[in-house]
Amino acid sequence: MATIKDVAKLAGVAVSTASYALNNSNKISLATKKKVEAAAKTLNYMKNGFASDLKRTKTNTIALILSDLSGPFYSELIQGVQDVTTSNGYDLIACSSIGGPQSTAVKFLREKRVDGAIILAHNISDEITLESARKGFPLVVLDRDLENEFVYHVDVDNVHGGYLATEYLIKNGHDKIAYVSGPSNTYDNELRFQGYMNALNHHGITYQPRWKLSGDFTREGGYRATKLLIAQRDLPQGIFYANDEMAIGGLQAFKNHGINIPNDISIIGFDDIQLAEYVSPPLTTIKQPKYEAGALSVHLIFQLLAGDNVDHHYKLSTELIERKSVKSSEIKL
Amino acid sequence: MATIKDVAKLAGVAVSTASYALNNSNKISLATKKKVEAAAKTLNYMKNGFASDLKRTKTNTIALILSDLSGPFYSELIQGVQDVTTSNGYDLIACSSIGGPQSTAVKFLREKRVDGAIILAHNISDEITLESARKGFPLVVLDRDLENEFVYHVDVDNVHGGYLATEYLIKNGHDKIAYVSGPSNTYDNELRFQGYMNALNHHGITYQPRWKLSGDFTREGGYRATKLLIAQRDLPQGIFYANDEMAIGGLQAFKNHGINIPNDISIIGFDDIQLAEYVSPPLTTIKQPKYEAGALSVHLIFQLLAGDNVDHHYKLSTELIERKSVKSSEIKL
DNA sequence: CTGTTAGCGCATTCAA
DNA sequence: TTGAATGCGCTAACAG
Repeated sequence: MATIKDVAKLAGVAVSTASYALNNSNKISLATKKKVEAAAKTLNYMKNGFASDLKRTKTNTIALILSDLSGPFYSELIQGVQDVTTSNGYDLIACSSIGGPQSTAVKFLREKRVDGAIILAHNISDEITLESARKGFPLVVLDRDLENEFVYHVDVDNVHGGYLATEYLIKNGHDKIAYVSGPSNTYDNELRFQGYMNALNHHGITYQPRWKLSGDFTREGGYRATKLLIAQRDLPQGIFYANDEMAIGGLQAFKNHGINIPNDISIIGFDDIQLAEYVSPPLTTIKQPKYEAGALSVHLIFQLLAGDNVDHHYKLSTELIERKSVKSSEIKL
Repeated sequence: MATIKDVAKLAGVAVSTASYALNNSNKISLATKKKVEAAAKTLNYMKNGFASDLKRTKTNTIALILSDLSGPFYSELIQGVQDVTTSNGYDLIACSSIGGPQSTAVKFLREKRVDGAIILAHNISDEITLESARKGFPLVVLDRDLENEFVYHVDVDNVHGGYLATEYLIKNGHDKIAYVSGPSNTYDNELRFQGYMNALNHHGITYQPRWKLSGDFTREGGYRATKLLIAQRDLPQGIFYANDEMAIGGLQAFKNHGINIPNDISIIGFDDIQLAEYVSPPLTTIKQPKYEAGALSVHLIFQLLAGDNVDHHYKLSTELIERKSVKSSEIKL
């Protein structure tokens, strides 16, 4: 592996000269520059990125940390992040937090191998996040609420979304409404549940603990929770699934039991993932501005990096997407 | 930002001692270790990853280079890559090649910031790939054929898949079959087209250039190509879309024109993306072993890193997934 | 077990 | 313009 020394030697110049030449400095004669470039070419020289980063203490890259790189949900978010990152001339790397404290993600955070990071990964603990946050190293979190000077928040209005979903069910004549929850320790889930409760209270419906089931944000979990509900032989009129994946799992369970959606029971999801539109019946759900959330997050990071002052909290709004999984029977409230 | 020197000073030991202590070396007394750790804690010390990489010339991470991190297609592939990477104790970073030669991906390749890479990105040129390949830096490419000692290939059998798709249409009584292609310069597309041609020839059907249209592997492209086909007022009996995304776009176009799939025309896709099963009608397609391709790729990298000898080419097989988008009318051939 | 020291490859002085 | 010298933060060989 050729180093800049070799190049300099071959070109018959000093190392610094070679360095200047290769970095397009203007204080080098064209002739030497050419010479150096030729030498670099013949030696197949490539600079060692680490060495130069070491000096510059700036990596020009930001990290997007996800709990699972392969999730379909993240597609749009990534798109938003990617668009504004590249348009600012920065590099983006996505890393997974699988493996928790041992993960690539944590390594990048702790060792400050990037200039900033966006975190959407429940398996990165708050401690690690807080430990990594510091001046000049902006962190944007999407799935938690952290009190720290250097941590910024971009959230979607989960409470309102949960409210919207539940109220939509209520407005369409349902008053026996179940909630299929995500992992109980997740922020998003808590908030959506709170929205559900608010809507219930607001409309004078009493909460029935037996109708709170646990899926874990997975299709499989939604399927199981739904099976359980069916087995109870006391079906509610509507179900609010805390995310679309679980709702799709539920759809499957109902289909297996010959229960018709939305005639026999109504369901509503949350997220508006791409699939929602294609399942049968098309899933009524709450749309999250995923692309915007991603774009805004990076945007904040750049502002922070530039030394601007920005708010610590941003909240994006959610929207109801009406499709066909809720039996419509508009009632007066 | 505290360095290891500060830690050593505070702990009253030499730098190397501090380094050993922090790296869990066994040649340090527990007492000193504790002392150093305490010092590190109070100074909020974090090692500079670049500096240590610089020394070790090993990063313990491999890169997965995708042309677009947000594509739904990649989900399973990433999963495969991720699983075996983490189970080998390595880190994985995914980077996008958006931006071509200026992209993060290229930077990682050229500057050898990782120990190995898997490339599936049409916008990374062959030159750059070849330029980066070298001893001790294994590269696995998934979408091209490169003659180089240090480049390894994992391919799916696109030719056979294309053949399978086309023949399935033929076997079901279609002999006027269109091909909606991906970008003409892509390897995958070429191969699938070749499979299509082979099937045509094999069954004595002559190829009609007017039935080769160009989508570009996008849903939108498939939609436009299909519109074009419809506008020609000379519909074939079947269409082989070089990927599922385009087929789904086509489905939409047909729906807009009141043309029924599969009664009026049959279509078949390629990839078997998740959505394929959910569109209406469910899409008959060719399944690629995406997870396996990802897993095998990383596996090869590890073998290479370990100095083992491995073949330069691996080919994974494809499989026909029968669903409902092809009008069934089994005929004798 | 602990301390000293020499680089890793590069960018950046400062003199010449 | 150029060249020699310095240091970035860390690791590891070697010596104590």
